[in-house]
Amino acid sequence: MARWVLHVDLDQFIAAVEVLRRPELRGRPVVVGGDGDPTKRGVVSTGSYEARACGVHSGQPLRTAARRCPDTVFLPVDRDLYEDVSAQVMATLRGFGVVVEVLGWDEAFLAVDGDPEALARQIRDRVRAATGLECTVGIGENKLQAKLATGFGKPAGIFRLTGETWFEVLGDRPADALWGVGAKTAKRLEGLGIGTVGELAAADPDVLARHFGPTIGPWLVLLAQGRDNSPVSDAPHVPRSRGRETTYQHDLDDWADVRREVARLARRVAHDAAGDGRDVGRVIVKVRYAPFFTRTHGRTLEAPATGADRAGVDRIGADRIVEAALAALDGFNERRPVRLLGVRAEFAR
DNA sequence: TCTGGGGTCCTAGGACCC
DNA sequence: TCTGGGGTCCTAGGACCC
Repeated sequence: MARWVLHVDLDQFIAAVEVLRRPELRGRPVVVGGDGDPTKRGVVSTGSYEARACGVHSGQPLRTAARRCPDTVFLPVDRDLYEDVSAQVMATLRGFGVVVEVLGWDEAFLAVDGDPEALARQIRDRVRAATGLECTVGIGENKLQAKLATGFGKPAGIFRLTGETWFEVLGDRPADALWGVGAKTAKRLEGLGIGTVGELAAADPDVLARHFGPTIGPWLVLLAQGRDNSPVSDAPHVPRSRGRETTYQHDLDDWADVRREVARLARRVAHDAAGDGRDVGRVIVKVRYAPFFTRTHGRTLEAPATGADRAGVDRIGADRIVEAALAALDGFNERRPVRLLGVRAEFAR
């Protein structure tokens, strides 16, 4: 077992990649999100630090960002480009000959020995040399500590957080500073008189189990204590599901349109699943109605289907996936305007 | 702040079986 | 007959993360 975990996190990754190919944007507020049109429905994927300085943040509606920061350059999301650059970054990290666990486009854990600060500096240098991008490195005795350390090192820094310094750094912070505690859980904890990381660390696991369930309750306490024994793993990620969803610029009022769109999404999902070489066991349809509440209904296939349009004695797999999606759609009774439709395929086995 | 799109994991409740 | 308790599976929803 390696002594240290490093968490490498690219700084403003998506915005930085866009600035790399348009150097004239350096130093300007840049927001990447949706199709790049801030008058449409969509949210900020990433804003440059200049955009953040005027109150723009990830997840914010593009409209709001445009209002907050009128001279912002808005750009559409270009997933293929980010995937390519991400692959370069991860290859650079693997070049250190250590176990690398990828955590999305712009983050990875590394299990390392030796002088972690020295290694962190080398990582920053090599990532910069290979890609022109800046990153921050968090150092910890486990993944949780390393992940939280990164937040204190941003931008382009290095920060070490250990069991020894954990409470000094985090004890008085709100519980949602933890990785895995969001606004909802923080609010519920507040109701139990638990506001800070320190208070959560001192809480009774049995009491939390009663409120949050037998797994999450006790886990929350360990989280607040900075304890985590999950290994850094480079085992290839095996996807559990594959989905497609769309928010419509104008709500769909006509259920015939809804059916047609669900069939279209299901066909895309079937195609994606076939591309992954996976069999589909269950299909789930998601409907978000205009007042922004979401419902899901699913259908389990009688036998797993491939999404491939291959001829056979049986019906073609893609048709069965589409049919399952339409059957799941029949589970929705409310016929009010629809804002978003999604179809997700869960893989068999 | 009129709130994307891609995922993962956990929980609660009902069905069903012995 | 008017009614237990436990285990397991399935489904919908919730919460979180990038």
